[in-house]
Amino acid sequence: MDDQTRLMHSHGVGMAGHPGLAQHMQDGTAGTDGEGRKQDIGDILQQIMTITDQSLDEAQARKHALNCHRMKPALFNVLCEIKEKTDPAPSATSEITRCITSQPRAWSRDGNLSIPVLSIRGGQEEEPPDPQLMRLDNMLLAEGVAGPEKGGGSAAAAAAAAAAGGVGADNSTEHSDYRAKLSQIRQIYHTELEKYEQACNEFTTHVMNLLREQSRTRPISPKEIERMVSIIHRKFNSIQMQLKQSTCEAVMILRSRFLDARRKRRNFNKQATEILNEYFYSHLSNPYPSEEAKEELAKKCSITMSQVSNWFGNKRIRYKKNIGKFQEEANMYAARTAVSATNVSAQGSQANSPSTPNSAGSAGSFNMSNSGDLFMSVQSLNGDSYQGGQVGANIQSQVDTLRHVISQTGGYSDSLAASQMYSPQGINTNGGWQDAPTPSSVTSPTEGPGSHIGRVTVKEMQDSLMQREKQDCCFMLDKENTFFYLLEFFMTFPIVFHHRHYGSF
DNA sequence: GTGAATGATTTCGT
DNA sequence: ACGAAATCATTCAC
Repeated sequence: MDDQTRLMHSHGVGMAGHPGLAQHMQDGTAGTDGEGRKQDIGDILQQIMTITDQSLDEAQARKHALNCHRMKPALFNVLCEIKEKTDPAPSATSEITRCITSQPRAWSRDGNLSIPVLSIRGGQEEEPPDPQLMRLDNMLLAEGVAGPEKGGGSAAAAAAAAAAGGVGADNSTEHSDYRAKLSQIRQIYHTELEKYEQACNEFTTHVMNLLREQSRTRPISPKEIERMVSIIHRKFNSIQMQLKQSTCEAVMILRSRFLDARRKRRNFNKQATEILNEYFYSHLSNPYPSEEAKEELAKKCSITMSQVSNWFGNKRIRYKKNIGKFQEEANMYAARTAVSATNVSAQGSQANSPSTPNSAGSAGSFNMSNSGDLFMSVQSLNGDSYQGGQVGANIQSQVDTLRHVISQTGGYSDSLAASQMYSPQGINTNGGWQDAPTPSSVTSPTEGPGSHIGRVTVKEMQDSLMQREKQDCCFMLDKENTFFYLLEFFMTFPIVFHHRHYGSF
């Protein structure tokens, strides 16, 4: 027997006619005048109908009067009976019904209902999972807004930052900013969520109280209460959904602002650019750093390997597109490389020790395997035991560098030959870089007679350099140094190198 | 405010 | 997967 049935029976509903009213009539509490009783009921109904037109105090007083009215139980029974006929017994399967029926209360004699405070969660558990809500929840969880606070936001920020590819030290401050903002969002989200839940609870309680109050004058079934509560929950859920939606949007905006690599693009620092340029121009014939070289460059420049790859990708294409624009830069780095290489030479010849190859490198020089390889190349060359490979590639780079400088100084009498060699430097007719030439290819018989390296005299070089410097060339070094370094370098390495093949200088 | 420079991304080919 | 080319989006110098 459900509540309503119990309710009805407790009031004697179910008897023929209007038993409740009849009972009152029989026990003498309803008076003896039939017309008078009808008038009483009519009065009560009229008062109920007009109660909303009255002021609050007046209505309260009127309600109290009605509740105490001698005919009120009879009227209530009539209403119960009518309700039973119009409203079928509610299902007892829902959470709320179970909640109500499990409580030790029933309709009291005077029609008062003891209504429990329904939990919001209880109501929500019955809701089918909304895919959109689940998506929002998952996202908030993933972004560290929802879920456990500790580590959530920072972990998400770190993961997002890692995905975006960081830029060393700058990232830490940006990430802390990101975390701070995310934390703010999280705080706002939780505050609002709490507010909504509290408001929902309060409103549900309020409605319950209203229903309870109303239940004194009219029968209210658990189904009605359930419906009312579910309406409230639906409304608050939609508000909660909006909150989650806006929170997700805020996180997305924050994320794009802080973690979108394009948005937060920062120029590399000068030192990093110089290191990359030095490598590029010293490997102009094959500006494709190996994985190891990329790794080392990345380390030296405090950037990621991807950034190194990006930089070389950009550099290659931009260099190729407009070689003229990069000539001065190429000259500068070529000169630098030449200088550092000369230092290697000087130190190497002073020490005369092949076991100390990598002691070279003036300030700002690229201090990777380059100089060492170069030194070793010389040793090999001097020993007539050159074996190509990496060593060859590196000395080729130095040769390329020097050639480039010389070509810019106008040191070649044959402009065609010069252009073949350096304009564009290392770029084949297909517009791509030729494969890294081995030393033998540089000095191969096919190139041999056309190569003017062997025919450039010291005098010509001197004249060219002087002339070039008079034209305010871009060499960073002073005249004497530039000249003598280049001269020494040229005489020490390439001449030996070429002498081996051509036999004369 | 504007244009060049530049780092990152996307698209496409190999 | 890597690189070329095009493009985007930002920074920087003027």
